[in-house]
Amino acid sequence: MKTETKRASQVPPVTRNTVQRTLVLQAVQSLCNHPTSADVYDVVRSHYPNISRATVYRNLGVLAKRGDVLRVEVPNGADRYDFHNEPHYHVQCRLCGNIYDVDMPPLDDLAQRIVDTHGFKIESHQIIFEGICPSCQN
Amino acid sequence: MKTETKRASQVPPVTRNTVQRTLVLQAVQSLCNHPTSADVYDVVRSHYPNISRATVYRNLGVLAKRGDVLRVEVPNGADRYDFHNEPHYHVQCRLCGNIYDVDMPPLDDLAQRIVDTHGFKIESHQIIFEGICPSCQN
DNA sequence: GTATCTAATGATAAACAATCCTAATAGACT
DNA sequence: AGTCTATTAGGATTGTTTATCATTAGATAC
Repeated sequence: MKTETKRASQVPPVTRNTVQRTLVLQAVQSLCNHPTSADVYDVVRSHYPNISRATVYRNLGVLAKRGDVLRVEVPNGADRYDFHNEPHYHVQCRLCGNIYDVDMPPLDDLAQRIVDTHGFKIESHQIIFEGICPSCQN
Repeated sequence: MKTETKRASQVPPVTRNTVQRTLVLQAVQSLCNHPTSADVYDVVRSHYPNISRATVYRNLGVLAKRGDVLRVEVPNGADRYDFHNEPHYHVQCRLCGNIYDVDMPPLDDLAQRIVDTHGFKIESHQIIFEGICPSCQN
């Protein structure tokens, strides 16, 4: 009989805790206002100068998939990351482009208001408000 | 006295009707399912082979600003354009990435539900649902 | 119709975000 | 300590969009 492989084919791979991944997570948590990957890269590099851009991107993706950080994909610009990981909505300033959290309870029943889903299986939604932030109103 | 210039400095420039701009608009109107700029470029080029990519981008921007087409900026991919120009929401398939219109009346009072706007002037919002389209459910 | 003004074009370069590639490395297990 | 393989660094590459600039061609006035 053939020797059993250590891991059945369906089992997901072990995710390892590398120093780079830990530093990326800490960087997102230390930056409170929705940093871009470039912001995260800059912070991590100040502690670990040889880290690669690709590693930062890869780990932001892994952490977002895990649920450790929230990835916010905004119009017209780089993705933002948020240590705040329960679902919430965002507002973007039309002038400076900055992103802020919106103080509004999530609309859990929103998908049920769709009149005809045309067979779509709706799983989630995001809302992005657009406006002008207080400091750009001058 | 200094000769008056033909146009006072605040008057917006005349927008000209070029054949290229007309073709771009017609292409968006002929493509019903949220074409990307690349889709539009392909269609226009079949009628007008020497058009530049830059001209297509430029005109999609002009037409969107005019309100003749709607620009839909979606996560993870190129902007989409829509001949349908009254506000509505969209749903994106998580697997194939295609965009479809959502059959739901717009939530005009949504911004009023924000508990604390922190001084933000909210002007508009967009909602993007995510799910799996009928053909990807197999 | 002709002249004038300047918005718009075509072609290319550049900016920007994000992913791919490959040999080498280093966590997580025995 | 040894094995396995997920992960890394670094650079190349892709994809989308904008910037630049000399040239062209709408719009308007004459």
